[in-house]
Amino acid sequence: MTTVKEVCRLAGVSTATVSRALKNPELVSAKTRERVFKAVQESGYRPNMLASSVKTGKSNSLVVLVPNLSNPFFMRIIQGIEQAAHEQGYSVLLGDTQGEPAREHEIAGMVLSNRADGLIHLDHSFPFSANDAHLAERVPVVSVCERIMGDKEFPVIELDNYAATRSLAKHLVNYGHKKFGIIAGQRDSQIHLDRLAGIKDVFATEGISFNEDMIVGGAYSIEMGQQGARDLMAKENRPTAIFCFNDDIALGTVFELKRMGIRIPQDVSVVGFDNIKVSAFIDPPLTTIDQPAHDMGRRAVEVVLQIIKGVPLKRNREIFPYNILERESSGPVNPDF
Amino acid sequence: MTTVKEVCRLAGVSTATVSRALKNPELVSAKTRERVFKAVQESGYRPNMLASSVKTGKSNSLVVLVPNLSNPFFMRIIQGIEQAAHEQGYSVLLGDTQGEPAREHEIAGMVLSNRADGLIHLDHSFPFSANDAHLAERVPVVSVCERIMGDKEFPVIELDNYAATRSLAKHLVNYGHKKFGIIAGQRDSQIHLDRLAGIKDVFATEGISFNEDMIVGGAYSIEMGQQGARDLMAKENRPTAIFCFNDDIALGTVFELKRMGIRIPQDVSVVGFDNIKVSAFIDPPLTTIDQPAHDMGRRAVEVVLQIIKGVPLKRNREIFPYNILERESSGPVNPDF
DNA sequence: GGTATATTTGCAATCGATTACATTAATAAC
DNA sequence: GTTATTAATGTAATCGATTGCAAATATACC
Repeated sequence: MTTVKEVCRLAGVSTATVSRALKNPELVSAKTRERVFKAVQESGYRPNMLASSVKTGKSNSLVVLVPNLSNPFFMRIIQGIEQAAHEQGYSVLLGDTQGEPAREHEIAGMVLSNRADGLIHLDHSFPFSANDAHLAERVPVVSVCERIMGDKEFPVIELDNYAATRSLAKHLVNYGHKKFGIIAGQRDSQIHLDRLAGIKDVFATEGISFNEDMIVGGAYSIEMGQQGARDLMAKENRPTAIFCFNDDIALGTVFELKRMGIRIPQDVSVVGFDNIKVSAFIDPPLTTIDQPAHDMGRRAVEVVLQIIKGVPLKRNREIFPYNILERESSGPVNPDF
Repeated sequence: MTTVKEVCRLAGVSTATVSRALKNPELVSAKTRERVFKAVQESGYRPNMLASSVKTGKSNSLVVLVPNLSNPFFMRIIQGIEQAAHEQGYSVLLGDTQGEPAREHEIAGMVLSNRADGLIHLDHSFPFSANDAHLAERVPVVSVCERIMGDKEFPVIELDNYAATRSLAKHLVNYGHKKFGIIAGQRDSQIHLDRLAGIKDVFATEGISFNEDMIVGGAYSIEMGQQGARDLMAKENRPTAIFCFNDDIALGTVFELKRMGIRIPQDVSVVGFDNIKVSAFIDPPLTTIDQPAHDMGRRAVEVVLQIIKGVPLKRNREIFPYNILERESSGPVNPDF
């Protein structure tokens, strides 16, 4: 590995000059600058980022904590994160927790061990171990699309989940639906509560009774969508419209309903949440809420970098606008169903 | 930030002892070891990974270079990579190139600048800039599911693409199909050629003439699938069976054909490649080739770690077995179509 | 008990950068 | 031409660890 010394030798200057020529070229005369560049070129020198990080105390990396990489929605966020991070000269460390707290603590620990300068959290769990909890204060953290549970309020980039489900609910109510089912993802998160609140709110003003019994599910997966569809259709008072709390669930629901011979939307309307890519290409295309995932990922980078740099945040919560996409999986109620 | 000095102070020992107590506990007496642990506990000390990396020359990170994060197939590989890496104490840096060579060079450069110890490449392009090409020799690289073009032969973990398309072709020929279309992804890659070879081979033995004209497409995307379907159906001699070179393309093809009123598989059979999750849940479920993406990702980590550690590889190419999934998007030829 | 050997510990060099401070060279001012 | 400023460079300390070597301590052996 060629080090700065080799460049020094070739250019006939000190390490200080080499370092300056590369990081603060304006501090070095044009003549020697050129000499250094040539020496760098010849020797194929690459500064050791780690060494420089030790000295400067900045790793120029961010770590992204994902509950489950196989959810395509997260990929859109991560893509935005990766892009923005790169533009700012940061690299992205990836950590898939698979829902395991131990794994989560390790990943969050990357910031504590100087491997990363900040953490972007795509889940709602408190990412530090009990031991490290007091250290969390010093760690730049921002969560995206989820709100971190716990005493400390971390900055968050989120969707207006409440308003989004309100508009979905209104959309379905306008079509005449009165009997609803909900297939939820993880039920202990804030976004679950927010989404539920939006639905309940519309029901209240429309005089539709809400019943805990109409909620099934408990994980954001296609299989849960299938299971949920079966569970809802087995009820004596089966719904004519189903809220799926993400598009993966909706995919499973649509698939399973069709398999049961139930037509969408003629018999049952199905709506999703997130707008993953395939949602537009299934049969029927899914009515869903479009989250600006890419932009939210980008914004998360800006915010966490702001925290890292010590710039005070204007606000701790940033609410991004949703967009309801009325596609063909929802339609007028079928009174004969 | 608490450093080792603070622990020294609390435990009343030297930095050497602290370092040893943490990395090589057996070199330290039980008594002082406990004292050090207690001091670590009290102070909330976390060793600075970067500092240790500078000294040891190992960053304990791998960088993954992905052409496009939004392709769900890559996520399965990455998930395998992430898991295996974590088990080995490595962390994963993510780089999305978006097909830009400049970006690719930067990402590959992470290994040259000691940010990562090795590179896992999910694309077929040569990842180094012309300038760095000679440095590539020193960089542990392995490619997964693609073979890197260029003079140097990098180790590769790949599917038996040739045999896989052979079996797809046989599957369709057995159903009586004689008129085929192919919607390709990137055409300049080795896997494209391998897959094509498999198809051509079956055609040759079955007496089916092959025609470059039956190949359309040029990118692995849903939209390309739609476009390809339209292109193929506009031909005077339109096919009754379509090979899509990945599942994203197949999704678009299925969607578009159905929109054109063409029934699958009654009128046209469609087969994909990769077996992404949703392939099983679209209508009709997709006949496709299952790649053990997760395992291939895992294996890639093992191989690149072997290179890093200087253990000679038994073989430079590892071919993983495919699995043909005959689902409902393929069926007997319709002579009246 | 005395010597040989093994176990623990500490000192100080080192990894490859960055940077405060000092020094030298160049330019400006009069 | 001399002095005051500014620009360019170098020396050496530093970041926070790891580790070779030596010193100190403990254990084994006769």
